[in-house]
Formats: sequence, C-alpha cells, structure tokens
Amino acid sequence: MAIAVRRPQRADARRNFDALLAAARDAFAENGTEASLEDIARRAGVGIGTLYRNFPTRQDLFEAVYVDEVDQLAAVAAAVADLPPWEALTTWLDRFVDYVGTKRALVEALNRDSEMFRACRATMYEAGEPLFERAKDAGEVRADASFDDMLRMVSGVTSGAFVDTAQRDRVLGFALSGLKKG
Amino acid sequence: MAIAVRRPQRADARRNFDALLAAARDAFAENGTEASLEDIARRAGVGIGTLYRNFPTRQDLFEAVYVDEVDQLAAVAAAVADLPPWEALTTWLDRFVDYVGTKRALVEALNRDSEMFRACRATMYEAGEPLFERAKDAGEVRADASFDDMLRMVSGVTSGAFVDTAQRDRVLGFALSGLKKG
DNA sequence: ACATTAGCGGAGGGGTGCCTCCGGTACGCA
DNA sequence: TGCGTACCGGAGGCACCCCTCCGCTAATGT
Repeated sequence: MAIAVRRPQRADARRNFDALLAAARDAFAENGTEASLEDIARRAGVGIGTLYRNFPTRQDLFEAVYVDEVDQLAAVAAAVADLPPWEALTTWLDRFVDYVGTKRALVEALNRDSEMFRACRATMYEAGEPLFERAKDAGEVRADASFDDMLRMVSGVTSGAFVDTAQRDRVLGFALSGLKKG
Repeated sequence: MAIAVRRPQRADARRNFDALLAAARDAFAENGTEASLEDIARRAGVGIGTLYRNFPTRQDLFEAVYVDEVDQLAAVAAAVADLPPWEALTTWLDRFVDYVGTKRALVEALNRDSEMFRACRATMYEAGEPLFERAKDAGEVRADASFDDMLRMVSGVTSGAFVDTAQRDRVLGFALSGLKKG
C-alpha cells in the first residue's frame, strides 16, 4: 500500500511533517474526525500554513494517520497466527479493541469511501479475515456470520460508553460468545 | 417524574415552546447533541432569543426532549408485558433499537450526569428491567449479565455503522444470542 | 561563504455558533 | 376597544474555525 503523501525532502520540513502526523493522531483520538486543524497545527508547534501545505485537505491528513494505524493492526495479526484458532481471533480482537478504543477516528472511518480507505480496508481484511475463517473452519464460529459482521459488532460495542473497562470487556465477551457455534 | 421546564401560560408562548421542542428533537436526531441552537430556533420559526428564554442552557433543552423519549420507551415496555419472557424482552429491545436508531442523542445521554438524567434513567430501568429479570428467572438469560450490560451492548451495536438494516439486525441477533443462557 | 529557493507561519477575510440585551409587538383582560 | 405587560426576535459582540496568500527564514549545495 503506497503512502499517499510522501515525506518532504528537507530536514526541517520532515520534522514538521512528522510532528503534524503525531499531533493529528492525538487530536483525532481525542476529538474524532472533527478535530480542529488549527489546534492540530498548534499542538505540532507549527503554523497553520505548514499544515495546509503538507495536507491540502482534512481528508489528506486523516488518511495519512489512518494508514499508520491500519499497518500496525495488520502487524498484530501476523503475530498471533500460531495460536489456536479461537484464541488467535480473540487475541487479535483484543488488540483491535485496545487500539480502537483510544482512536475513534478509525471506527468512524470504517464507512468512509475513497481510494485510500478501500485500500486500507483491504489491508485490514487481509490481515484479520484469515484468522476469522480459520476459526470458522475449526467449527468455532457460526457459519452465518462474516468477518465484516464481527468487526462491526466489536467496534460498535467498543465505541459505546461503559461504567468501567471491566463492564466493557464483560459485554464484549457476551457479544463474542454469540458468535460462537451453537 | 416532574417536567423541569413548565410550559408557558400565554398562547403564543406555548406555541413557540412546542415548536422549539419539536425542532430540537429533529435536530438532535440528525446531528446529535452538538446540533446548532440557532439552527433549532430557525427550524422552529422562532427567534434565537425565544429559545434562550425557554431553555437557558443547551442542557435544559436537551433534557426537555429527553424526558419525552424516555416516557415513550416506558410506554412500550408496558405494552409487551404479556408476551413470553424472551419475546417480551427482545420485542422491547427492537423498539428500543428503532427508537434509538434515529435518536442518537438518547444514546449519548446514557452516561450523562444530572438530577434529571438520573431520574430518566430510573424510569427507563423501571420499565425495562422487569422484562430482563423475568427472562432471567425463566432461565433464558445468563445469570452473570445485568440489564445495564444489555442496554449498553444493544445501544453500542446499534449506534455503529452497517451496510444495511439487514446486517444490523443480524449482528444484533448474534450479540443478543450471546446473552442467552448456555 | 553565499546564492538559491523550498519551506515557514501567521495575518486576515469569510463563515458559523454562542449568548445578551432591549426596542417593539401582540396577547389577555377589563 | 384599549391598556399593561409578557413575550418576541434579531442585531451585535465575542470566540472559534477554515483556508489563502505572501513577505520572511534558513536549509542545501556548490
């Protein structure tokens, strides 16, 4: 998957570029997709003009952040490949949840449409779907559920509000057990 | 449960009050809690000043709308009381979902804190929890789940994004089946 | 060391939203 | 019908955000 915005050549420019990306990641995590661009520039210690030069549209910035997140998620999938089917799947989902919990921008993006998002979604599916299919083949997952169903279920439950983490995990457990065969 | 803001006396004032409430309901449904107050006044065909006179804070307006919604939900609970336990529960939840689907403000409110919200939550629990406990007593629902768990699970799943209604219902079905005994 | 030029950053114009304030309107009562 | 007043509505001040433009700064390469 090709990065859409390529890092600038000059050292100072590269520094700014990276600072913006980091600031944007934080801001999107805190405030969702609607985070203020001026605030992001401020956090990055950079002029608003610099932000716009590197990322002409909000979409561009968001995509740049999003690519990173998806890549990390794909990496986790590879790391759990040798666990038993159901464990591998839930372990990956645990990571997915931890990950997504603080980054609701990612969830909001699940339904965006653009070249880039389709590519990212493809990457995520390539990473996670084999885990899902393996669990299904092992007879651990009901046959009428799809990977997409599961992802949406998990991100739905996760993005809701809970009294504490324990409740969230418990509820997520209930929901997942509804996905198991039987 | 006492209504916080009482309807004005004069006929024109009462008209405006009701128009504002209706406009606010729509606006909150469309845009969530963040809906623009000026837009609400505009929809109601009323000056912004009138809005502020009736509802000094956004919270006041929101609460006034919220009270209505909760009352309607409570009414539905009474209507399903004579179905078999599990059916009664899921029927109520179906209504809850339909209801909440177009009114995300209500979901956002699940975690708010204020005199009024506590009261509303109490009302909703009084309405729905008996259905839940009945299903549990009938051995249809796992013992380690609470009504609160269920509500949050359902509203989480529901508030997520889905390809179509069919997927949403399917996924909701999976999640609910995870709540069943076994 | 210095010229070139990529890159910087913030002022500023336009838009929207929040909330207050007060001159004017029209409702309800006699 | 006419009066007093409850109520109206929007202008206006402030804050924030988006995005563009351009004079200035400093990284780079020779």
